[in-house]
Amino acid sequence: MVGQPRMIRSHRAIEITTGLVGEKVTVAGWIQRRRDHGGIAFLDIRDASGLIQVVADPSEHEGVADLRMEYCVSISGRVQERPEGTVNPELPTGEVEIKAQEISVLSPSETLPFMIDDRADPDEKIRLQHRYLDLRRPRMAANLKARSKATAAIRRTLDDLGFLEIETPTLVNSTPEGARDMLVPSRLRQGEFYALPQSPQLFKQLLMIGGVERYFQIARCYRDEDFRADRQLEFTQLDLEGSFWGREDVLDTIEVVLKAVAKEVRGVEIADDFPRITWQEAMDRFGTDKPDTRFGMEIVDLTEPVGESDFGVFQGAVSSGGTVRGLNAGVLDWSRSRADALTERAKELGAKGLVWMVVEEDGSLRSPISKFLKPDELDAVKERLEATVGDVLLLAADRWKTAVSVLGGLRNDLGRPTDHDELAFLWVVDFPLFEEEEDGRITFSHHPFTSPASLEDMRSNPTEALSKAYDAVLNGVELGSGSVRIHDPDIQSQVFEILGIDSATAERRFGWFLQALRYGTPPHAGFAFGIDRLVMILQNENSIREVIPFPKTQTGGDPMTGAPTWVDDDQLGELGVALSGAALERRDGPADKPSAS
RNA sequence: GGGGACGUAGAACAGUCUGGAGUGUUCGCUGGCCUGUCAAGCCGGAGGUCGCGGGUUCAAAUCCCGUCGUUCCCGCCA
Repeated sequence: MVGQPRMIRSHRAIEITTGLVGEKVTVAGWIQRRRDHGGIAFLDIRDASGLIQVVADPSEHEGVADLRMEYCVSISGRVQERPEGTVNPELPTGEVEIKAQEISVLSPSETLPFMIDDRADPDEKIRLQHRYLDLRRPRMAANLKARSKATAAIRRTLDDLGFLEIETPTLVNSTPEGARDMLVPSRLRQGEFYALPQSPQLFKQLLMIGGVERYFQIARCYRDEDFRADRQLEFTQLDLEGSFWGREDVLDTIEVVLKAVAKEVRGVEIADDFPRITWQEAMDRFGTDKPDTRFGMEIVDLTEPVGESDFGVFQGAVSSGGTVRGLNAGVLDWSRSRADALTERAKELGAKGLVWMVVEEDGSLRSPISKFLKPDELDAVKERLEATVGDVLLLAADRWKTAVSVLGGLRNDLGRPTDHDELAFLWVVDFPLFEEEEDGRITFSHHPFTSPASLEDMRSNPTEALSKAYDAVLNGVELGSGSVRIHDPDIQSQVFEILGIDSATAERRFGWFLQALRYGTPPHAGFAFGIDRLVMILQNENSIREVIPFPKTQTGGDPMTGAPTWVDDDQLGELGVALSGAALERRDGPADKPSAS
């Protein structure tokens, strides 16, 4: 009872059990339901622990008829067993009830905008406008609890392993690469800006140089990019780094952490090591670097059987260095409109078109391009895709990366389970070190502090070189990534150079960091994964907004507080900042419109 | 930056395609009845700027244009 205000509450709802029969207790919470039968009334009282039924005699408690849903109340009474035949097996406290003696309304409630109930499915904007009520719903209460359990498990596990939890700054330097930074203008140094961190990357490396050896942080990170169901402006990562570490040390540690979280939140023991797949294999088989391995429908190389067929598109793709890939989509309800829709989707994913084939009853392949293929070519397609009657086969011919990623996208659309009952963890390893943009520019594929797998490869053939980066994937969602870092300032400089950052620029932007690397930097490696995404999947949700207590909408707004808002010109003046152009027009309306007089 | 979907009572929807009186369903709200319910039940009642603006039409929730909002996706997301 320590810390409990006894006048208001002696027990939590879940604690009212048969052992307390005959005793006087006081519970407090919200009225979930009132069932008033005239001569007898029932109140379901909900607190954070659960529900307990209260029985009241309206003749003894005049106010009972006035009690409404979600009134916050405190009720004293004697615990009694429920009469025979009225036990509610659905309820943990279903064998008992409280016979009300005193009922006090701590705080009444207006009529609710929506029911506090998982059966109700109000529009998300309404939920966010009254998020405090939304959080009372069992689903959201469970999600908050799961998230807390997840972070508790992370802290417990890492503390046991000797990690230090260390906070790094959230007002940092802006760096132009990567995602757009969230910027914060400086008042003391007008015209200069801080950025909110996209990750604590450099600070955790500095902690390694600082001799910490094992660091972690549950860190808020910010990226000013467009929203998705699994992306918000601000999100939370487990950020972790270790000295004298290589890849295996990181993967082992992260596996231990993820298994601990899965056990804590889901109650599942994952005994096996997470499977590993190389980036190349992931792309070839699944068309993505974050494969969902809960279902098959793998992509198959058809370059050899049909690349030299009479179909010009296949020929063209192959002769210019591309490939033909296929996917057995299984039995689909096939129609012209379905074919058109899939083709549209393929185009959206970057394809120029999509070839479809349907296996007819007689085993023949019906397709707009059948006539261009020889019987043995058609047979080879059927065989390689293990096609049986009714199956729809989808073929894409293009540059390798386009072909596989188009089919990978379609594979996800067509085959992906909608729930997360199964947990398919996966390591993706051996990522390319760099990516070549369409314009030939080279950018990093992880971040510029990632160690190359081989210095010789990096120097001789940068676009083919591999890195020591790795990703953790769960059910086709990228949980996070990490790498062995560069701890040699010379190699770091070489990487900058390959990225087209000349030494003067590198010195200006990262000189302080390069300098730090020159004082006996230990080899180190680390990882970061998104806690929002992890909890989302463990809670079988399909949006991280469901596991973030106060998320923003897709346009970056908070329907409850109205954020973001305009600020006074005075405030802007202190910062040396002024609105211009479109921003002014949004605030004040069109400027050059003659006023109607 | 681009594409799709959605917006009707406090909430969730149907009605929109094929224009004809704000029509309807469930929950909530409200008045009454009711002593064992647990999504209580029964009888009655209130509640609407069909997101907003414009257009077409004798007539618009419905068709057209614009706009705002929400959402999913492409781009983007080291």
